[in-house]
Amino acid sequence: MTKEPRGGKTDLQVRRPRVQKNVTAAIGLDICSDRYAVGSVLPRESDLCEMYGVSRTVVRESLKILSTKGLVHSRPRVGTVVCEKTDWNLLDPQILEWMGPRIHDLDLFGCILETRRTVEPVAAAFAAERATVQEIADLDGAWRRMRDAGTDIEAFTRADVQFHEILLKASHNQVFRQLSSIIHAALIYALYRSNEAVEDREEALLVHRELVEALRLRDAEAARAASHRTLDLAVRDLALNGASRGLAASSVGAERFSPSFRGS
Amino acid sequence: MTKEPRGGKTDLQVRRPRVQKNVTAAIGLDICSDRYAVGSVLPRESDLCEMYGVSRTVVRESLKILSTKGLVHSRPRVGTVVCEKTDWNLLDPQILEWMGPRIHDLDLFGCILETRRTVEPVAAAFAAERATVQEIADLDGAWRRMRDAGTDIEAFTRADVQFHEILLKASHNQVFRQLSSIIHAALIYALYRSNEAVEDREEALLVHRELVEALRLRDAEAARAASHRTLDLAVRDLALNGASRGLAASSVGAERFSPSFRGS
DNA sequence: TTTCATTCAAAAGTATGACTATTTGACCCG
DNA sequence: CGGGTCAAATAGTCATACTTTTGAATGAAA
Repeated sequence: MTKEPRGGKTDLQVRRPRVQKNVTAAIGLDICSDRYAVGSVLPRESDLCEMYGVSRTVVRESLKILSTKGLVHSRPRVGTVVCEKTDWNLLDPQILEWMGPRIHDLDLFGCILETRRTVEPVAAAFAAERATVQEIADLDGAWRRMRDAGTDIEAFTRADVQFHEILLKASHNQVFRQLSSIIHAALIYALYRSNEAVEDREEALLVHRELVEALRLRDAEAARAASHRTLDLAVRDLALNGASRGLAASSVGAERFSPSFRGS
Repeated sequence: MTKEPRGGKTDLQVRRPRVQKNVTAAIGLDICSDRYAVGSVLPRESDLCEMYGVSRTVVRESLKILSTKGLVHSRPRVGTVVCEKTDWNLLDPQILEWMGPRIHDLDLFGCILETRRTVEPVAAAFAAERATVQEIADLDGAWRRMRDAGTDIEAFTRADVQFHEILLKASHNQVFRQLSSIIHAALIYALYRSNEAVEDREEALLVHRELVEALRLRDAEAARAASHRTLDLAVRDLALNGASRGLAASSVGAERFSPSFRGS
C-alpha cells in the first residue's frame, strides 16, 4: 500500500529491458506447438505476469498481438482461449516461424507448395512484362549469390529465398508480394530435407538462369515455363529424400523463452 | 495535476465502455485514408490520449494492433511513424475495410482481380476433387440464396461472397482460404460499380450453377472452366460500367470516430 | 422437478501516475 | 571542423486501483 516501486529487489538489478517480443514469442510458440491446445483457455493475465516475471501491461500487449494474428481471443470472465487453427493467420511470418517443423502438420507444407505452383508461374509471366531493369538486375544478383555459394548450403538457400521474393515483387502485384512469407518459410524448412548433392544445385542454377533470361527477353511464356521447372525441381527433391527423413529442424525455432527467466 | 479521476465530470457518466476497437479503427482509418501520410510521425501517445479522451493503456494497445498489421512502427524518442504501404498487410480484412473505396488507389483492385483469376480456377479444380458433400450442399445453398435474392442486390452480393468463400474452403488448401478476405473486399466494392441489370445477374447465376454441377460430377476441368467464366463476367461488368462511374462508395467506410467523442 | 430471474464473483478492460530505457540532436571539447 | 558527451523527448515498463462484462451459483416460482 505504500510505494515500494520494485517489490523488495530495489537494491540491484532494477533494469527493465525490452521483453515484449520475448513474452509474445514465448506464448505464441506455446500455442503453435500445441502446448496450449486449441479451444483451451490459457492462464489468466495475472498468472502469466508471474510466470514470465513481467507486468500486466506487457502480458496484455502480447496477448493483443497474438489476438491480432488470430491465435487467441479474449473475453471477460472467461479468459483468453486459443482459436481454431482455421482462424490463424497462416501468412504471418512469425506464426510460420513459431510453427517451425510443425508446418508439416495439417498438410500446410503441401498447401504452400500447391500455392507456389499456382502463383509463381503467373507471377513470373507478369514479371516478364512489368519488371524494371533494376529488378532484373537484382534477380541476377541473387542468382550470382546462389552460384557463388559453393558448399555453403545455407547461403545458397538464403539467396534462393531472395530470388523468389524479388520475383514476386517484380510481378508488380501487391497481393502476390504478400505471399513472400510462405515461400520464405517453405524454403527454409525445405532446406533441411533437400538433397545436398552438388548436381542438384547445378540443375537448380540452370533453371533459375533460364528464368532470368526469359525476363530479360520479356518473354512471358518462357518465364512461366521456367518457373514451372523450378518448382518441379523442388517437388522432386522433396519427394526423393524428404519422405524418409525425420524432422531434423528442431533447432530452428530458436530457444524457448522459459518463464521466470528474470529470476534474479 | 491533482487526482480528479474523470476531469470534473465525476458526478455522473463515469462509465468506461469498451472503446478500444473504436480508437483502433479511428487511427487505422486515418492512416489508410492518407490523413496521416506514409513516413510521417503521428501524435505522441499522450496527445492521442487527449484527442480521443481515453487512457494511454487504450492508445498503446491500439497502436500495438496497428503495428501488428504493419501500418505503423514505434521507436523511443522518435515516435510512431506510418510504414510504407508495401509493409501493410493487405490481406487483413480490417485494413481493406478502412481503405474503403481507396482500394482503387495503388491498383489494388486490379491486383486483387489478377489474384482471383490466378487462384480461383485452381481452387475450383481442387474443390472438384476434394470437396465434401456437405461443402457442395453449402455451395448449392449459397447459389439458391443468390437466385432468391430477387431485386435485393445487397443480398445477392452477400450470397455471392459466401459462395466464393465456401469454394475456397472446399479447395482444402489453407493458404487459398486465407485469400477470402480480399475476395470479400473485392465483391463488396465491386457491388457499387456493377451493373444492376437483371439479365447480368441471370448470366452470373448460370455460370455459378455450372460450377456447382461440375463439383457434383467431380469434374475438375469443367470446374476450372466455369470458374474462369465467372471471373470473365466480373471483369466484363467492371470494364463496361466501372470506368465511367465515379467512386460512389464513400459512405461505406462507416462513420468516423471523431476525437473527443466522449465529450460530455 | 424444471425454469426463470437474481445475485455474485472472476476475468478482462480501463485509468492513472511514476519510473526506465533508448535514441536523437545539440552542445562542448579537442 | 570533427568527434565524443550529455540532456531532453518519447516509447516501454511497472504497480495499483477501479469498472464492465458475463458465466455460474443461488433461489424463487411454476
